[in-house]
Amino acid sequence: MPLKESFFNDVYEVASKIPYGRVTSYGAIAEYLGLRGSARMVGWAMNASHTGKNNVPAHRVVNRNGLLTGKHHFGGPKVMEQLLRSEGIKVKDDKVVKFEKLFWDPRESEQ
DNA sequence: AATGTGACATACC
DNA sequence: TGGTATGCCACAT
Repeated sequence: MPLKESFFNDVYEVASKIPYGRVTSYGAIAEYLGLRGSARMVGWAMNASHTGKNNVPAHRVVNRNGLLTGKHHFGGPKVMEQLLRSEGIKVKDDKVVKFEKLFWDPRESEQ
């Protein structure tokens, strides 16, 4: 049996399951992974996602307010918003429009 | 082993 | 309304 993968891997896996045109929050992923209050780990994992191989749509992950807090980490403050817009997600004032409606809970993938 | 760090969340002032 | 403080926990050094 394989060694326990870093929790980053779990984050990547969950993030990569985010459906097209949907978004989720760091806290939701953290809670899903059992980290609950420690959404920081998720954001940190995203930070590490730019290194190494991965296909993590980190732009679909925003904070609890639907705010694009990590947009600066995409190589540019406009990249994240543009990526979201290209998926049909409207972004205004650095926030995801209708965030509550577009919100995707990782648990949905298990249903 | 200990310390520092982090793209959050919540509470308080 | 926004800054400060604390909690939270895995990873890097």
